[in-house]
Amino acid sequence: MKAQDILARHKLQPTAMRMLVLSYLQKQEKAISLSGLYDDFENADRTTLYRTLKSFEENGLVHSITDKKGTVQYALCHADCDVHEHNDAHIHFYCTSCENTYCLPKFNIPSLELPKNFQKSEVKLLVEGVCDQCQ
Amino acid sequence: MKAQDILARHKLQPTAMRMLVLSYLQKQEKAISLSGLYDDFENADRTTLYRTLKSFEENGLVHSITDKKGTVQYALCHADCDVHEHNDAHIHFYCTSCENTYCLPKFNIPSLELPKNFQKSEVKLLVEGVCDQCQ
DNA sequence: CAAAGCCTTGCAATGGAATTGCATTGTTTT
DNA sequence: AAAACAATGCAATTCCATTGCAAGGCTTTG
Ligand SMILES: [Mn+2]
Ligand SMILES: [Mn+2]
Ligand SMILES: [Zn+2]
Ligand SMILES: [Zn+2]
Repeated sequence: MKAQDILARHKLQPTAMRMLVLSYLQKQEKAISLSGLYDDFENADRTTLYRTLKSFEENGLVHSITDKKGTVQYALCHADCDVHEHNDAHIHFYCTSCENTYCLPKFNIPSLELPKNFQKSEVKLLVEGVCDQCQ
Repeated sequence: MKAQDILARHKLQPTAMRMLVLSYLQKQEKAISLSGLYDDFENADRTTLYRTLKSFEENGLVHSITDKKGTVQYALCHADCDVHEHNDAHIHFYCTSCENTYCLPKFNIPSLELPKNFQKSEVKLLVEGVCDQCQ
């Protein structure tokens, strides 16, 4: 599916910057931080990139995970996620060697028990360790 | 067990500040950030509190979790944790209403599968939602 | 006990990232 | 075409984490 259609489906205007960032994200194997994105888009304004990621997240196009260093890392959501329903409750992996954060879309978070009267709305799970590349 | 003994067991000199912070943490029901600690210790230096928490964490006396806002929250570890072995791999809960982070020491993180050749060293799981108090 | 060495503290400065305000420019609606 | 709305660029701010360095304490050793 084309970037333009994906944006439309998520109720986002297909601006040049959004198209670029979206296709950039589609090519990524790992999650990316705002600073990482900024490094790869040298001529772009940092705030615009910031707001691009924010609007993507608010509209259910990307999800985020905070890595061990406290940096927020963004990655494209599963195709059928939207604002109201996320279908990508998967494990994330932070490699302490290469310092990359990876989505593991095939490894879902197991179901959890919670104490009585605690209402769950979202679960984030980060495994730290060493990735296959860095072994 | 007395604060002094706990510090000794974790190879930390029992300074006045460490004793105070430790007994403060023992009274907490929720995890606490550096800023939260600083608010409650107005006459103390922020850097000293920072390093107190860091040394506690390095010596396995507290563990930390980054909440939804990206703030690091600290809480005392289970009594038998130490630098090399943590026995408190429990779920943490962030309430979006009161914005507190709670340890759920009775709710352990389920065992996880990982892709081939990924080496796990630590797992952090944060559930977001509404706590029992805020229902 | 006294000297030397190591650890802890306080204060100032720096670093890094997230967030906001505001004026400008582009897009959509009427 | 005008009005309303949304996105962008730039500057400034806020917030929190982290470091350098000198001063003060505690521990070890001769
Ligand atoms: Mn992911
Ligand atoms: Mn905990
Ligand atoms: Zn790696
Ligand atoms: Zn609550």
